[in-house]
Amino acid sequence: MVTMQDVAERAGVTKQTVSNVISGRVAVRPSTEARVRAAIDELGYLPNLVARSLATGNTRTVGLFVPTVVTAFYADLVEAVEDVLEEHGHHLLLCTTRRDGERARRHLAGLTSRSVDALLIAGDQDLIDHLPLLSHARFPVVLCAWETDVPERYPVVTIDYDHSGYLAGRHLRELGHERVAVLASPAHSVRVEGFRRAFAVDGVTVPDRAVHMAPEPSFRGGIAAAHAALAAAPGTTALFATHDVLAAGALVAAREAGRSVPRGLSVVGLDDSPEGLLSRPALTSVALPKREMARQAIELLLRDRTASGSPAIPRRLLRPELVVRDSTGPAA
Amino acid sequence: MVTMQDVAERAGVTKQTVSNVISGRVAVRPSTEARVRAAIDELGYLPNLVARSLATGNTRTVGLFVPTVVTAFYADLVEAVEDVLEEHGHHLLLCTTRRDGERARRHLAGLTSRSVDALLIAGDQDLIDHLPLLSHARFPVVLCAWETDVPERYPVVTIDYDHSGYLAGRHLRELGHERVAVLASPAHSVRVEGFRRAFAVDGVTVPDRAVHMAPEPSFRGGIAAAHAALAAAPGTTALFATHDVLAAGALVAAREAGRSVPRGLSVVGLDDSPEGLLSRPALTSVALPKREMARQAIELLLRDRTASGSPAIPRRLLRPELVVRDSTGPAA
DNA sequence: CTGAAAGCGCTTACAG
DNA sequence: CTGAAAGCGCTTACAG
Repeated sequence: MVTMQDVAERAGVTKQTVSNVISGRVAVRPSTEARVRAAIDELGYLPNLVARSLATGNTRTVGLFVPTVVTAFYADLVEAVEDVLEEHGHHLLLCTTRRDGERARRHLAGLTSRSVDALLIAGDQDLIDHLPLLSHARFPVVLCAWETDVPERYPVVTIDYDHSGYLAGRHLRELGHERVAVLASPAHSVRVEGFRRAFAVDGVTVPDRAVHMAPEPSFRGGIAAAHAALAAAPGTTALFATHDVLAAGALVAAREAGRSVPRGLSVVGLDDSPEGLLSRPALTSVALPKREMARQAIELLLRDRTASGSPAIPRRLLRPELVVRDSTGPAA
Repeated sequence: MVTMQDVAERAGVTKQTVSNVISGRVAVRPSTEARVRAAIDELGYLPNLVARSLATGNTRTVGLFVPTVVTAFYADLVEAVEDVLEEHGHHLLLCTTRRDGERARRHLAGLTSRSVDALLIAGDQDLIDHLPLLSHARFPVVLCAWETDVPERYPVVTIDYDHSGYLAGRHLRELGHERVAVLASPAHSVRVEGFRRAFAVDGVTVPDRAVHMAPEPSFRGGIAAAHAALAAAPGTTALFATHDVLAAGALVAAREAGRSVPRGLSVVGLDDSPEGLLSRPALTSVALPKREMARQAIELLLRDRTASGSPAIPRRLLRPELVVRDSTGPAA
């Protein structure tokens, strides 16, 4: 493998000069530069990034933890992060925790030795107990997409999940719905709170018995929960699901139960996912600004760290947005 | 930041001894080891992975190129790769090319300087022109999930895509279908060939006019292509879509056209994706062995490279499998 | 504009 | 079982 030294000898200069032409930080006489570049091409020289990292102290790589990549939300987030990283000339080291605390711990420990310049951790309950591992980390850490129990010690860029539920609720209220049910998965309690708040504003209470749980946000879970909701309260005119896949299941359940959507039943989801677009009718949903979240989080991470005299730990909350499509309509 | 030297001083030994206790490669007297470990804990010492990489010549990181991560196929592949990597104690550097040749080129160039130990490239036409950039790479490269124009120069672990189409065709043949149409996207010509072969075996020809193209494998494209197919040949009893999302669209089109599935029309997809499971009726499909592909590809990559006296460039073809669900039935 | 020197933090033979 | 030395391939001041 050819090194900078080899190039230098070939070009009849020292390796410092080669380094100068590569980095462009120091002016080099044009004729010298030409000789060096020729030598680089002839030899097929490629700088060794590891050596450079040891000398400069940065790897131009940032780590990203996500629970999974199979889900549209996190897949989008990963690509958004990668885009912003590319603008900054950084690479992406990816770790999916797969809802496995032990696995998360191992990966966290494995990265904590400056093989990355910074670390972005997308909301994951599995990781929360292991965050103290980062106490000796030599790089900045920011948290994003954190929905509950947001740790106070780290900067956070996340979404106003409470408001996302509120938007769904307000939409249904504006359509005149009073008898509603909620399909929720356990991790989404904040969304349910927001939803309830939209009704509480008008003095309407969404009782606990109107909230039907699905163990996780799955299509099948949505079908089952919707059937349960409709059976428990046949007079229900609208359903709010804390995630689109749950809502997609609810649409199937509605059909099975002989309820037409939106005529006989309105359904609103959350996350504005491909599953919602794919449903018939297309799902009204609440979009979560993941790309904006990625941008802000990475910029926080890559911001001049020397100017670390910042007094407060940054906490940013991004606003979701209602997307009205075909699954919601006025209450009968 | 505390270094190995700091630990050594604290423990009253030299840094070589610290290195020995950390690596465990050389036996260390128990009492010495205890002192060293205590010093490590007290100081919160974390080895610098970059320095280690420079000294050892390996980064314990492998790069993976995929077109995107938003699609279930590649998302699964990424997680499968990560799983195998973890078994080997390696990290994952991820690059999505996003069907953008220029972007792919930049990333490829950026990695070619030994910031990874090995590189796995999942089929991507955007990358194919830039593969020569790898000629000076200091690490092994293998290709996977490559569907057409498989480069000869590199080891390949891929799926028998032709056979996947064949399995779909044979299934339909066995159900007695003769008048069939194909919904295909341009990248999937191999799958169409295989499908045709299953019919050709019985002397039945699937004519070009029965093949309806969708610009890409999208839900909307599937709806449009299916409508076109049904309009062009109302007597069609079965549809083969080269991807499940196309087939999911076809299911919607069938409903819109008043054709019941599978009674009045059979539909078979390919890829055994979540979209297919989510469809009503659940889609008959052909599963592609992505996890097995990931395993074999990574093991090829990480295999003892010193034993590189292997004569032939490895080429492995994995077998897909038919998954019969509810969208196919006997021809009327 | 170019060269000599020191150093980044480890690991790897090699002596003792 | 432990220590002294050299080296991995760069970059960064610092002289000239």
